[in-house]
Amino acid sequence: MTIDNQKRAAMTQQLRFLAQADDPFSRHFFEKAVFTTLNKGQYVCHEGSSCSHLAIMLNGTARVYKLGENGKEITLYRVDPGESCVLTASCILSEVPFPAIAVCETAVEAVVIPAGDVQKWLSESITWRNYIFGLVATRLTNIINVVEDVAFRRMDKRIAEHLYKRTDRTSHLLLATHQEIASELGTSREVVSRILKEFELEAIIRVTRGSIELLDPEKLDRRRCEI
Amino acid sequence: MTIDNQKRAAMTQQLRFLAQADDPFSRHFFEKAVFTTLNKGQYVCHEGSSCSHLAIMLNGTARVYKLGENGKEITLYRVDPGESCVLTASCILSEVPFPAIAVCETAVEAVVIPAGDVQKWLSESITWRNYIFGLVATRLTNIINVVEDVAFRRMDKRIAEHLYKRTDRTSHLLLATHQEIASELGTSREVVSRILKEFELEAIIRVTRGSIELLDPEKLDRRRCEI
DNA sequence: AACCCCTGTGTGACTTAGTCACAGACATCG
DNA sequence: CGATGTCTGTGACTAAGTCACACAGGGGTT
Repeated sequence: MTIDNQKRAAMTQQLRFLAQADDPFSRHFFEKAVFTTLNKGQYVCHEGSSCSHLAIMLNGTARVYKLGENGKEITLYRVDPGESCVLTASCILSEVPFPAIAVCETAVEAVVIPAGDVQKWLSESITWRNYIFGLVATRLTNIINVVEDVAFRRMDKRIAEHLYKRTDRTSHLLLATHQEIASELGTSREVVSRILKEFELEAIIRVTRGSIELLDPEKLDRRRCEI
Repeated sequence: MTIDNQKRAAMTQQLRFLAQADDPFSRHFFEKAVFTTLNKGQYVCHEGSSCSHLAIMLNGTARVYKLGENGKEITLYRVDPGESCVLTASCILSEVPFPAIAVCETAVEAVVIPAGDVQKWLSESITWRNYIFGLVATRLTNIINVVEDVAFRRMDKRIAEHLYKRTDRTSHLLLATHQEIASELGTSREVVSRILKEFELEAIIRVTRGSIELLDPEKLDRRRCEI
């Protein structure tokens, strides 16, 4: 899909590395970038697939997760607007197969860059280089934090953390099943159910089918931070 | 420390990306590279430190691990000869603080490159770019495998795997305390002791103070692979 | 309404893993 | 030899994960 002026303005807004309009890189970028939309639930990368394009998110979010042999899942990170799936990026650049699964959590708008140009621009543009390496470093840090979480923190703290981060600030609601939360954290549904019940008894939340209402954010915050 | 011809030959041997002698990059590399040695047990990067240099390993190994609040550790990956600490690399390039700890497991010989040149060569040399991105991709994959391990696999399988991988092939010995194995896998010493005892009862290994003798590699392999 | 069906949740019993406290066992060095 | 520090073993307990199954809520359908 070609990129009209309206989309172009929106993208310049969204992608900070395009801000320097004088940079010839921006011109190259718009020459090669292709606008795409994806539906909610659509898979972007499969485990072990090699990547021929780099997608940069404009709107929506994607979840990158690892699937265990027993069918359990754990979220590694999310790709939010302005970001990109660096796993893809580094797989492009080194031709290592992609070690996880990426799926759209919402409807998604993105621009897609062919692998060759991703490579080429690295040698031509410091802006692009900084963008890519910034992503790599933050992802590495993300994933290392996941390791730390899984290896060292207790389940109730991790669930508290998750509720704290992902509950809607205005409605105080989190729309998610216990199974979804379990898949987020790499545990099992029963464990989530039990701990949520605990929190409910402490009057921190109210649990209903498919949604959780946050009653006492402060108490949750305390629960989350204690060791 | 300057690099004499002998070292230079050894390095060309060790670092595959220097193999193309006609590449002007090799010349730049030897102009800027500084040879260093480090002692066993010496710390290379501290948590949260920013990195001003990239070290490339010539001889020896370093262990990169995460330290939990409760004092437990878990190994993220090792840096072996020819490799480099990409965490360092990506922290250099994006100025994100280093989120883990690196320590020399043996005496180490390495070459050190100033951050500025690491950057500069990325735009100049495709060889260098491929080297760096190859490292990034394999590390990401490494760490994701650690996540998978910790989140989904049972402790006895993980310990079996560890013994299998790190026991000396000729002596059939692994010189390590239970505490060291625990720190490797992010668990506690008692758990390791108990599972090793199990393996000993199954006549797979023989446990002595500070070392483990592998008696039945096949049985261990089976143990490791079952779900 | 009464029914069915699907998805989501609750629960008890059991296994595995992690924690805590403390007892021994071994090695080395004066 | 005893003293000391490191390494390992053990029991009792808590936390987390597994398994089997019961039950609840909320559409549709008849």
